[in-house]
Amino acid sequence: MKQDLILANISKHILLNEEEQDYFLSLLSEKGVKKKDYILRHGQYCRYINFVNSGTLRAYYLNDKGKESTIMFAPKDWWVTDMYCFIKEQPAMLNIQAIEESAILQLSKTKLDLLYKEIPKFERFFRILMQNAYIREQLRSIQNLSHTAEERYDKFLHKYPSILPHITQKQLASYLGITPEFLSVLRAKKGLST
Amino acid sequence: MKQDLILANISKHILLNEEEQDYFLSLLSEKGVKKKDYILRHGQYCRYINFVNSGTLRAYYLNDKGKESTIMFAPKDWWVTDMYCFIKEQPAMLNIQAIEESAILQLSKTKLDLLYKEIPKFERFFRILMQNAYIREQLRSIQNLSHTAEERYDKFLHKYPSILPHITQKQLASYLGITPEFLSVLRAKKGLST
DNA sequence: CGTCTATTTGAATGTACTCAAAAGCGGTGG
DNA sequence: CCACCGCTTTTGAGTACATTCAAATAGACG
Repeated sequence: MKQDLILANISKHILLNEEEQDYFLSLLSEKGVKKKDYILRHGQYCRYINFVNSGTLRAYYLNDKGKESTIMFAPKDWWVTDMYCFIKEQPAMLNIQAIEESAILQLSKTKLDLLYKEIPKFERFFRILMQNAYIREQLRSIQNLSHTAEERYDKFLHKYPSILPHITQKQLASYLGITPEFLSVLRAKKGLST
Repeated sequence: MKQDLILANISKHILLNEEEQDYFLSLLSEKGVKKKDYILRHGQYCRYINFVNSGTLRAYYLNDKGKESTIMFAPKDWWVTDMYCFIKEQPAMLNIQAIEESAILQLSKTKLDLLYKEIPKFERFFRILMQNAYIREQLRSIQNLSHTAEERYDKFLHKYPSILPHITQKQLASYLGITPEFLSVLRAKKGLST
């Protein structure tokens, strides 16, 4: 079933009876996204938090000089949104784009607020989700502050091997905070030593 | 009263009746921390989440080469812990040190779990806390990835002016991810142009 | 007052960037 | 099915931003 993945995702942290499951599912809307299509663009209002049912998306920031910085890759079974703008109901900072043919389940802010009210257990679920997201980002800050580009590259390969086949080197470089040219040099260096 | 600050902090997001307030307060333990004392050291178990009642603390990571990276400054009215290790019940990655005479209120993991059970509204409170922490860290990642040291310095001055009087330049440099020597150069440069 | 640490300054160095050009690769249309 | 186009990746030369190391000065604290 199309909703199996998201129900399994939720059941990692809270238990829902059948009625609660049905109610939750009734709040979601399904959306297919073609490769290169955007589900959010800088400046738009960010109305949804998105669960990735299949495919992979990428969230990135574009600074005033036109430089892209990848904030996160969102493969199958991940949640993705521009959290700041979703919560504060501000125009989006980020762009979120499918980097492969994908399918997502969308939950609007309005319906999420309703969900919190009707099934308070979801406060717990999203508390844990936010907590994990916070921890991830903090670990990333530590990486960025205390390691060189080469070390960050090595750690990425080790930590997220399954994402590699889905992304280009340019995208990876923008996640690591280096230029594609320099990533290419790093890769060449690795190749020689093995 | 000593608990006014934390109750006000909580009431920003959830409402508690008097009984709930008392129960919550009964779970906390108070602790005075002298300047330079640690409330957590790398490798110890991190049993508490800490609310800063007065003073300022600093959480930092020490890498294998002995380089310090400041993860966060925690002034009055902030919450601070090594979230990863607190949640996963692992030895701590971070060191947390008072950079001035401080006082904190500590809530242990065990008692927090009890609190969630007894007053589920706290799931909401910590959901919002985690959400804000996540957003802050994500904004920081964006800063680090897409701006130069000089720009990061400027933004810090603008965003956290009230913390400046409490910290040394060495500590600020380690937050920005640059050496103290280079921060000194940046400051000299600013001084000339104004 | 003396000691210890923080900050400043400068020279030499290194890491990563910019710009440019060539090579590789993937998708699309004829 | 192949040829072409556009984008990604590689390579290299020159450059810029930030570091390391060292030494002098300034500040904080007992």
